[in-house]
Amino acid sequence: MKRVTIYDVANEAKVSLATVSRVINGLEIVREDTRLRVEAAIEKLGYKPNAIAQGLALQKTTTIALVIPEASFTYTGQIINGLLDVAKIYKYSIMLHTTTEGIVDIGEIVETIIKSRVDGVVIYNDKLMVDELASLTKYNFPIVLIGNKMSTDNICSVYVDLEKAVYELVTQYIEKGRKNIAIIQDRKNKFAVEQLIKGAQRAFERKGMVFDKFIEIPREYRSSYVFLKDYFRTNTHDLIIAHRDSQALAVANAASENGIKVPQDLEVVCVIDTKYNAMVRPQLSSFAIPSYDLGAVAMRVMTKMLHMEEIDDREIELSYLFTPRQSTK
Amino acid sequence: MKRVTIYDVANEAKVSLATVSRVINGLEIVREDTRLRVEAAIEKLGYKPNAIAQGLALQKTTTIALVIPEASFTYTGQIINGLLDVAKIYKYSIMLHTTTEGIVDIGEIVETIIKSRVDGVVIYNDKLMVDELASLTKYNFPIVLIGNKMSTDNICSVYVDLEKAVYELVTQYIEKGRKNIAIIQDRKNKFAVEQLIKGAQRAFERKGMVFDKFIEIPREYRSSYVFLKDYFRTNTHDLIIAHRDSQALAVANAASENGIKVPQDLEVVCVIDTKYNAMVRPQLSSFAIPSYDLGAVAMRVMTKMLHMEEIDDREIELSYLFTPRQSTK
DNA sequence: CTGAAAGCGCTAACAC
DNA sequence: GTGTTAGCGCTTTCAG
Repeated sequence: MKRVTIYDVANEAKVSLATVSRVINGLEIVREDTRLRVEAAIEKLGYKPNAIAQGLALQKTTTIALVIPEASFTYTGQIINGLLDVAKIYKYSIMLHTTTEGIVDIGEIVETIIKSRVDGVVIYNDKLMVDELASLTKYNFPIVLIGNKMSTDNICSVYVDLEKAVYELVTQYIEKGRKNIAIIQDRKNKFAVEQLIKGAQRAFERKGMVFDKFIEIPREYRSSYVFLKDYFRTNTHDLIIAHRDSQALAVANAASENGIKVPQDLEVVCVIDTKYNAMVRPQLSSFAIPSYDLGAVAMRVMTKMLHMEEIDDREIELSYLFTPRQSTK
Repeated sequence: MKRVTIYDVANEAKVSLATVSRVINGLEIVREDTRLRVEAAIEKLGYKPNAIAQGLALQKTTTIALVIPEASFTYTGQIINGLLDVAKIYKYSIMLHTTTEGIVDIGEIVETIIKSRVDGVVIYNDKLMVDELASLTKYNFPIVLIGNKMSTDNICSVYVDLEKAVYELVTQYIEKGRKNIAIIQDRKNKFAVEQLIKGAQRAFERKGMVFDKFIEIPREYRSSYVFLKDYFRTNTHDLIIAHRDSQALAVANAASENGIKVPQDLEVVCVIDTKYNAMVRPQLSSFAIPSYDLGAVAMRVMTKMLHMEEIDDREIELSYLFTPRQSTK
């Protein structure tokens, strides 16, 4: 099919292109019969407004960029779903960018985003990308951060206070006398795990103790599970906290294969869980982070920034709900 | 920061905008010293070419649309990763669209895609969207289909022959005398499951039998697991084939909680598996569909269509590798 | 209520 | 080599 432009429609309907523009934008100042004529022409020619040209003329693209770590979509998936659902409501399109481990190319992503002239960018990334944020800010992009708490003139954020979550949990366990608590390090979510650790440290400190049990999976192990199976031959704990359900599961599996009973001897808790948690044995107790809502709220805030609506809270905290399952007593 | 255009750069560098255009596009016909001057100006002003304007002028966006079912990203995730990795190599950006259950809005997605003037569209959807494909074709979009086998002038596809996979598996089991075989229906992947069924039917037919064991999870059950737990009180099979690992897992869990031992009494196989399969007990035997490759190859084919390269195979079959694990003998 | 014309930022002939 | 100019398809004053 030949490209059909607003001119063709104007010709067909015997009006000027200005009028066509008016009807496709639903401006009320068009007489009924000419509107009908234009609509007929549009229909007949199969005309679809060129969003690129509109973008140029209007200086906006009704598109936002979403940046996420490539890794596993298992837990970013819900975030994306939430974001897309809200984006759909407000008619925004999404350009998807993923950051790879090799930190090098993140500059390229920012470059691409700037050139693409999207209306805003939503970033869900473990570490705060300070330099990149600065670039984006320099070019006036409204930004919404997921998972990191911070805000400026054109940056808002949506997050869950993981530190508090762990603080409360650990405090409980300490008070029950179950003080042998460890946290699994996660190279892929360094920042998030740091928050977990801070929470634990604060809880221990308040009781006049020091928290220092980090289980780090050495790089040379091809999976946490393999390492942990060794680990539990000579170690055990009262409680282990992991970031992702997959890691917590590796803990539970490795422990029980070493005769350590979960949850009797060892309790396990994770922060983020996926639908697999429902099918897995033992089902893992978790904080049930509201991933979908993180995405949905982030996009909602973005639309507010874009439409210059009043934003009363630029740092939105979403709450978790500790959900005990089979991996805790 | 004020918007800086190619004019500003031209001014700053004391050249015409044509020259600036030449240097940002790396055309060799620019003298060294003027190129340097232009580059300095670009650097000084922080100029970034406006991709929208380029898109208008060049009639191409270096962007492709990706359509996937919203559902769980657990298994589409790998496809996306594969696609993005290749897209990155060829400098294409991705606009992400998800189809929701409510079939109504898929027309809207197509509409949006047409307006967005992307260079091509990759579709991974269970059912073949015939009408939508027709629309897209009418507007001359090159299309690559993932999971569905078909091709036309501007449609290519990348898929795995699930029917053959099941045919071969079922044939083996029949020959071992284990003929009580069932397939789990999956409302979310109707088309894929249809192929599985066809494979089983063909296998049974060849042996002069009829395949007719479909386990359908009634809509009123909130999860397969809940239904299956009932189901296995009064039923059992030699082999059950499920599409996703999550369903296969529900089968294994429900069965063993009814005293049916997996794999001794009941064997379970799934088609698609995710990383969770490595952590789950029993680990599920599967066909190990190469999801990442499906995405990567799809995008590669797309670039070929876009660059008018010769395409020797417009329907690319990727192979699976049956991988026995703990859920089969 | 409708049309004419300028402009959004860039590319690509075509001159010089 | 480099500049001039005419689009790419649409929106938006400003006249009429």
